[in-house]
Amino acid sequence: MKLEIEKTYNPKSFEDKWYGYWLENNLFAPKAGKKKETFTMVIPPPNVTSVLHMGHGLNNTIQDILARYKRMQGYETLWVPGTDHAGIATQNVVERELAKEGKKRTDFTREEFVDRVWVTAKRHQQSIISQLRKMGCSADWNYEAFTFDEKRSKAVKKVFIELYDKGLIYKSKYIVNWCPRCGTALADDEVNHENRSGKIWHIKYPIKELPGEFIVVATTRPETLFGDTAVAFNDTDERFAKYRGKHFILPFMNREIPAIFDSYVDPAFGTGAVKITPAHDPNDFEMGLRHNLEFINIMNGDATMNDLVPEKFRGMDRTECRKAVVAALDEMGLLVKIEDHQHAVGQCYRCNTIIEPRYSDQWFVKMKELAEPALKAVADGKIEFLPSRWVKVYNNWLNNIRDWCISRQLWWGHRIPVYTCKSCGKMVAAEDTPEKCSCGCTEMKQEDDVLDTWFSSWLWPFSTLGWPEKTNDLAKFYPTSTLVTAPDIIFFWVARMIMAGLYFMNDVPFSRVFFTGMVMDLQGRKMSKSLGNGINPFDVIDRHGADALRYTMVAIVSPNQNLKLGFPKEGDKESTDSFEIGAKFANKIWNASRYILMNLPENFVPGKIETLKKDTFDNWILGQLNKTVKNVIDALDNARFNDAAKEMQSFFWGSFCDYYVELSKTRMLSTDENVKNTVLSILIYVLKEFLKLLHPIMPFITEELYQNLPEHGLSIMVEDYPEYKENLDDADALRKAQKFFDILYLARNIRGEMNVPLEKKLDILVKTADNDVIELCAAYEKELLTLAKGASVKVGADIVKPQGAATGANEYCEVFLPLEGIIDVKTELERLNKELGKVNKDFEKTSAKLNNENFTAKAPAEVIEKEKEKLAEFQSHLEKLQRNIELLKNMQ
RNA sequence: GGGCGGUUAGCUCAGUUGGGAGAGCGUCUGCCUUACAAGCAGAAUGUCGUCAGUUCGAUCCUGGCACUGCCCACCA
Repeated sequence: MKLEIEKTYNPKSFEDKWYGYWLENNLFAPKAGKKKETFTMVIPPPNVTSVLHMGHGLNNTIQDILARYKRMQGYETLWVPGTDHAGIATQNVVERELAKEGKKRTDFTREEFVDRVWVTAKRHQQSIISQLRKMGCSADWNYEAFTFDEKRSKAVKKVFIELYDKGLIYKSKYIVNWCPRCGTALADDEVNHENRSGKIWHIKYPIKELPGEFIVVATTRPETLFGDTAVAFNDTDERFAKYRGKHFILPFMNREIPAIFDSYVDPAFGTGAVKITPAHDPNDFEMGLRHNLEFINIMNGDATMNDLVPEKFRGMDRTECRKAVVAALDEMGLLVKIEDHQHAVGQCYRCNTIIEPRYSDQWFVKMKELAEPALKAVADGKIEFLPSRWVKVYNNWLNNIRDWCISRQLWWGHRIPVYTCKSCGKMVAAEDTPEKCSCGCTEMKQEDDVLDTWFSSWLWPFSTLGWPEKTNDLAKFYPTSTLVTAPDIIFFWVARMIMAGLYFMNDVPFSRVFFTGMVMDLQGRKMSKSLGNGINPFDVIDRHGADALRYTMVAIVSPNQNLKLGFPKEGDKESTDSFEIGAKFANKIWNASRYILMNLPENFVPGKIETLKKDTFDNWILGQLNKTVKNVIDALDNARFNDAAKEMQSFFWGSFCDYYVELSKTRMLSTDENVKNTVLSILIYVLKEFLKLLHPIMPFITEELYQNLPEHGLSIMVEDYPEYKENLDDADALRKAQKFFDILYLARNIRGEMNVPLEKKLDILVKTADNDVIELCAAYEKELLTLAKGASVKVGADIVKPQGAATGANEYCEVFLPLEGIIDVKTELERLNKELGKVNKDFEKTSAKLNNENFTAKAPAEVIEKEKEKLAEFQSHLEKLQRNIELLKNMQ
């Protein structure tokens, strides 16, 4: 055969080529296969805020592995790709871009700004898509979707209108998490709480009814006092009972505010007296509702002080104002003391700005009704979580669910489809602007706010398949099969998709969720821009290829563990390159394949495996391959990707290359054409089966090599995935091959430990009564000589150890290598004694166990039997070592 | 404050019905044995966090403790 493959593994020379080939042949499109079932996944749509990071690398690799695996197994497979418009995040990116040009959002009209965001979004969308392709993702691009494209917008409107009309969406004044930098409300779970050290200020408020007396309140936020409308005490706190019905004079404002009594107040905390600011604190808000207090908003949207505060504080930022208020209080003699204090501060998950609770008009979805079926679906096993421990997290959230704030004061996103009549104020939800209101008025104004980005993502599993149209795709591919995602969006996305699926489709959106670990740096820190510890997957592809990237991540990943990765920056030679694992494996596969292809005669036609006259090693390698197939399938079916990767590597490298290929070198020199033909046929067969097995993990190199094999088809992608066949297991061959490798090991061990140079060929004497060994040494003399660098082989029960020979022994044989002149009796004795010590330890442990009456009386018979066998093996091994030690001692 | 993980070789981690401690990387020794030096052969290395319990027997099961990471949570 003409050798078409390059001498060195160079992924750049073929990866893009094969991706193009797959596209040209439309191999990613769903096709009916032999299984008659579908396998569907929807991609967790990456945000169009930037390029992909390592987390996407992992997540999409796993999805692609599943897609390719299921496709080869004959499932009609669809993987839907797409991207997310990511409301706040994308708007922020564009605002930062504008800031560099010295501009801000409000310099533009809403339409102009949105157009500008579209440009950025498209640009990122394009690069995300090309990156997914670079990684080898076999998603069907005909299905590509965007959470803000026309079809998805239609779905969003339809869902909003339905929920609105059923009363599940409502508008209300509420205290929400407000990001002053982004200028919008956030949902509860978009706020990160972080412990910070702060202060508690103790402040005196004069008591109106008791001139000259004060109440001391403790607060972490003195700047909010302008909005205070009460001072609260615990209703059982006798210290303050005397203030019932009394009033306090709010400093600066000279406003009279009442004393209220509420069980919420902890008498042991602070001074036991709490200033209540219902418009600037969620707890105070609740108390405000309970006690009918006034809600006074003292800040603007950007957290500067508004006109409701005294003039000297107006326009100040809240932190600046805090200092000014404290200083003024101090001057007025109202500041009692300042204490240090640790407390959790809410921050915007997008820009880390400290959240300002804000009393405002917002839209909400009632969640209780949606949550119950979602809890049930998981409890009933209609959806399986892997690892299952995430079920608890999911349940806990749904059991304590609060209404979902879905309005955002942004420009980029789905605008809320609610229209208000200018004359009668009636509101309607509609797909398009209604021509006129029921009152006859023709002026209808749409809401300014847009929807939370997750309000479009939660529909993803069915909106991508064409809903609300009744499409064939929907009928065929919904519900989808597996969702692969990171656990940090279990609430944002996973739980909500389950709720939406059950509500709008009457069925779960997927039957299995696989939660991957998070990608960390080698020190176990999250990869982040600010730490600069991120790894760009495309730098890895550039250096090692996509296959190496994919293999490495999968080999390292573990269902219960985050994965730690390191990759040196340009010019850095010290740091660990985790991806060498994959690069080395790819290189090994490349070279082994090259060796096999190099040895193929022109137009070689491999014989059929079933009809070949196979020897022990042929049957052994076929058995090992078969076992590997079984284990890999089992691992992939249970999302144990690391096991699958390791299984394949240990087979290919440890069994196939280290033994079968090495043995083949001798056998291929055989003068018997049948032997040579058989070896080549089996090499080709095993390689091809292995490439198919590996293809889901390393799609490019497997295709490249496959295309160079004799009798290859259109693509390895459309080959059948290997299947386990019980009749290929061959216990006899396994036992014999293992014995041959044992002898080989004993001989190599001596040479290695004695540092015998390669060119020095030694006689190999094998003393044994074992028939397998005797037979093997005769049949594979040449192989043994080649692999153990021997000059001759003698085998039998009556072999006598020559003077000055080194010894190796196991439970059924002794190997002697004559090393006259090289061997030193003392070192040889030390070596054997060390070995003896090890075996003796095992022997004594086992023997003690068998001498323990409790053990023999209570342990199962088969365990006792196994221990007895072990004991016999140890004993036999021991005796051989002892005998040889005696012989050596006599020489001294 | 609640919940969930982790603790095994220098490093990163496997170890699923409790019965002779593993891999990869790194280290040491010897080899450019013509597929592969991104390689080959050989070697060294572990009170399996700690204390107790269950058991004939615990890295594995139960409980306590220590350290560590993450998630949730309105204590001013």
